[in-house]
Order: sequence, then C-alpha cells, then structure tokens
Amino acid sequence: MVAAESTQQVSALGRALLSVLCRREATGYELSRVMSTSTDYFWSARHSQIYAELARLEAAGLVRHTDIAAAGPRQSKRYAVTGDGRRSVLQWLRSEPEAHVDRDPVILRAHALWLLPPDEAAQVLAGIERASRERLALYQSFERALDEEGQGRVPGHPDFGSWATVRAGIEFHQGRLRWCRDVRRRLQQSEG
Amino acid sequence: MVAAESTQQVSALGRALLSVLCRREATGYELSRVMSTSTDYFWSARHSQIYAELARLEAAGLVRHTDIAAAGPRQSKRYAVTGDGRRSVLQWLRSEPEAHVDRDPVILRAHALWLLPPDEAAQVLAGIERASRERLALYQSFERALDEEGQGRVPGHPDFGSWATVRAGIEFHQGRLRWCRDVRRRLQQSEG
DNA sequence: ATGTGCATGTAAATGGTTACATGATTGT
DNA sequence: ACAATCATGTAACCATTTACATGCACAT
Repeated sequence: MVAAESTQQVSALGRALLSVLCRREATGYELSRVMSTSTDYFWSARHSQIYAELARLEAAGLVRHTDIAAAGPRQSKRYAVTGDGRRSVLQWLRSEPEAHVDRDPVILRAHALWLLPPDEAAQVLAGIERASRERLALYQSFERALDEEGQGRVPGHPDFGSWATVRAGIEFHQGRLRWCRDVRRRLQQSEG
Repeated sequence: MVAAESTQQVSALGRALLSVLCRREATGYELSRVMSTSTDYFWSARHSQIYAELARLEAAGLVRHTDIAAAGPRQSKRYAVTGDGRRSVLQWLRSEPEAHVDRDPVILRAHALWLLPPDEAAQVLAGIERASRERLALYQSFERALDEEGQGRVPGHPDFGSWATVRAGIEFHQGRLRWCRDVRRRLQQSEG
C-alpha cells in the first residue's frame, strides 16, 4: 500500500515540517507561523514554500490531510504525519550529521574589517553586538518560559526539543558576544 | 564616465568577491579556491556562480579584468577591484548589519531530539560533537599560523580580517561544544 | 470604511548546486 | 597511458524570496 514515492529523499524543509507535525497536527498557515516565530524559531520558510512542500510530502505518503472549515475563499487543510513520515524523521535523526554551509553576513564583515580605521571598525562591532544582545535576551526569555512550564527537562517531551533549540541559540549569541569583545580588544591594543 | 549600473545593489556573493579582490588581484579560478579552502573560508561558492557574478560586477563597473596567458582552451582573466568597487565595500561595511537566517541542520536535529530515547539522543549529540571538535581544531591551527606570521594583530592589515574571521569560527564551535555538554547533561539527569 | 488576522494558493525572479564540456601542462 | 591541476564557461535543476491574487470575520 505504501507508494514507491516514499523511498524518495525528503528535503531539509520537508524534515522541518515533519518535525513540527510529529508534535501536533497543523494547517499550512499554522506551520508558517511556527516556522517564523516563538520558541519554535528553528527553521524559516515562507508560506509559499510551505504549501508546495506539504503537497510534495503528501504525494510521498509522509503526511495526510483532512479538510476543515475555514475563514476564507478556500477550505482549510489539517495535516497529520503518517507512520511513514514519522519513520523517515527517526531514520534521518539516526543518520550521520550533514555538512552545513553557513553564509553569515557578520563573517563577511569580519573578513573586510581591516579596510576600516580602528574607530570605525569598533562602530561596526558595536552594531553587531547590539543585535546579538537583543536576540540573546529574546532567547533567554524563551528559556525562562520553558523552565517555568517544567516539561523542558523531560526527554521524551516535545518541550525538551524546544529547550535544546533555544539553548543552541543562546550559546550561539554568547559566543558571538565573546567574539565582539575579542576583536574589539585587539583593535584597542593598537590604538592605546 | 561611471555607468548608471553602479548604483545597483551588490549581492552578498558580490560583496564577498569584492572583499577578496580588495586584498589582491585574482582570477576566477583563484577566487573559487579561496572561497572554499584555507584561512579564507568565510563564504562558499562554486566556480559556476563566481564566473557569472564577476561578469555582473564588471558590468556594474566594480571590477575590471586584464587578459593573461592561461593553461587551457581559453584565456585567463585577472580581476582587480575599481575605485567604485572599493567604495561600495566601504559603504556596505558602514551600513546597519543585515538580518541573517541560518538554516542549520543541527538545530533541526535539536528540535526533533525528543523523539529518540535518551541513549540514542546521546549518540546523535556525540556525532555532532565529533564534527565540531574537528572543525575547531582546524580553525585553531589557522589561528596559530596567523599568530606566527604576526600581521594578524595589526588592524589595517588583511591578516587582521582573516584573524577576525577565524576567531568567529572558533567561538562558534566552542559554543556548540558547550551546547552538546548542556544537552547531554540534561539527558543524563533523567536517566540517572 | 479601514485594517488586521485567518487561510490558501500561483508566478516570477534570484541564489545556489550539480552536471556537462573543453583542453593544455605536469607529475606518476 | 592516466590522473591531477589549471582554467573557463554553459545548462538544468532545486531552494528561497518577493510579489500577485482572493475573500471572510472581526475590531476600531
């Protein structure tokens, strides 16, 4: 009964959507909100991409939808992960971690930073620092909220996944702030 | 004499290429090596993308090429940044830092980690940790090499940019390793 | 009446990867 | 002979963003 399509490989976006649907059923609209806000900020995608990917996942037999009433010109579709969908997520989790190419504009600025005089370079760093501090504060508030709920400490509970996600964001920005401090210090060494 | 095209905005890849060309003249081939190896590993791009982008930058008047002898069926082109090109890099450096969406597969795994029993989740973390340790060691060897050259401490010298870039990579992976330790600790708390 | 949120989709354009294509030089 | 490195480009495809399009319900 399982379609031949289910052997096809799932895209990273597909895995992200399946990962959310393993927690709860959702409409495409709900998924698009989860992907860009709140504790679940872990993979971003626009609705245009999400609707297309859901159709692909359904063709591959990894999700299934039921029509529900909607406030709009079209019907709404509530998506649920299938057994095959859940299995494909678990199989991916157990596979070797894939290489990641990050194209971070901050790194680009770092590479070109020598072109500016030290005082202007320091201003660039200040801008990066400010943005990182804001993000860090946001993630720390997410972590506090999860800690108060209490379920973030229980492996086997979805909140554990959310906590791990938020923690990664916190650690990232703490590292970035340390970087700002290091680079700024070296700039000052040459000035003073 | 400056073309109207020069007011167009430059892509992130374009800025990365200009950033390298501000250090030294280079052929497309040399740029493609710099973008994927060694100390300058800060923005990745394949040669197919680089040749196309160089043509665009030249049309916009930001780079200029001179033909040189080459070992192959075609002539080789040595690219140099123009005054306009250099100015556009400086202008970008002084602008507000842009938002960055990072789609990191490790974060995706973090989000889904609760689906695995604690012992298997620990194995996933071990795989991530191993990969991060390797990268960290590589970046640390880059930093040592830059320290020995001595120019990495001098703002105004290209090596300062390389050092800042490498430092960011080191801080990132140190943060990631801390994250692995944190998550693993929480997994063990529930087991023991 | 005006805007915001719910809810879905399509189309066009840009960014990035993979594959195809060519051919000289140098080392094994 | 064969592979690796130098050196350039095109074409097809996949991923992502931006823009276009529709229309109901509810609050100001």
